[in-house]
Amino acid sequence: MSNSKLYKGSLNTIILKLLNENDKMYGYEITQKVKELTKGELKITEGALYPALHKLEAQGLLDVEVAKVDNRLRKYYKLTENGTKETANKLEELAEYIKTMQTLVNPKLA
Amino acid sequence: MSNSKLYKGSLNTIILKLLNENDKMYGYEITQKVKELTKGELKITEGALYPALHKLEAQGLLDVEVAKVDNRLRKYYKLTENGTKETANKLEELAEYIKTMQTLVNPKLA
DNA sequence: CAAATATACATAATTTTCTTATGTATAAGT
DNA sequence: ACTTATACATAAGAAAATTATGTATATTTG
Repeated sequence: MSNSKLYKGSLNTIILKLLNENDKMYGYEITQKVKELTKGELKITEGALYPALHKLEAQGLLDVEVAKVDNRLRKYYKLTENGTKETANKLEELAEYIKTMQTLVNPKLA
Repeated sequence: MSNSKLYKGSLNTIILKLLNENDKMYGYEITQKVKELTKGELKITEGALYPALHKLEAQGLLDVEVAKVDNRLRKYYKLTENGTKETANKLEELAEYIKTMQTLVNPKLA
């Protein structure tokens, strides 16, 4: 992620959530989707994305399937069963994090 | 921060916001306040807090004042003028981050 | 009254997670 | 022809935590 002053630790949640919605996606597609959804506000860098995908795969949360399109390589990732469970956990964590930050930062609304 | 699976990068925002509300606080007090406000959900570790305070001071965002209470040392921190400005920036950033994450993770609500 | 817990600071080693820089290769636009 | 887009990858370095220690005093508890 770059140009955004964001918070470390949210990349995995983003990846998992997108795969939960879109069944299967490849890396470059994820970067474009995030750019599109956030209207350019959030740009996922390749240096962050690819290692993250590899790690999620190594953890058994993603399956990979290689394809060749227009003579170019694509690696399609999809959630495993554990990946789907972990997605739910991560989303729960994010919701709690946001709630916690709001109690700290805007106690009147909490 | 620990026991919370939170997102790195939010500690400075928390510190600045608390000092914005409470005029002056010392390190240990901050850890207790956060624990109290979040009902134990968020625990700021000393290993994270003290270096963060030193860095904010070095950046000119905090002033420090040493006191001795009950024969024990306390270092009271308070916002400088720049610190107050930076607090507003950090809170704005946090609000934007939360909004961005919600568009990604819950597009229906965004 | 001894031991454990709380208060209050600090730093070093390590880990996690990112940015920045670089590299390879093909396809499409100008 | 040259630049931009597509598509992957990794290495070096920075930032921000965690975990593990260390020092010292005060208070609570068995």
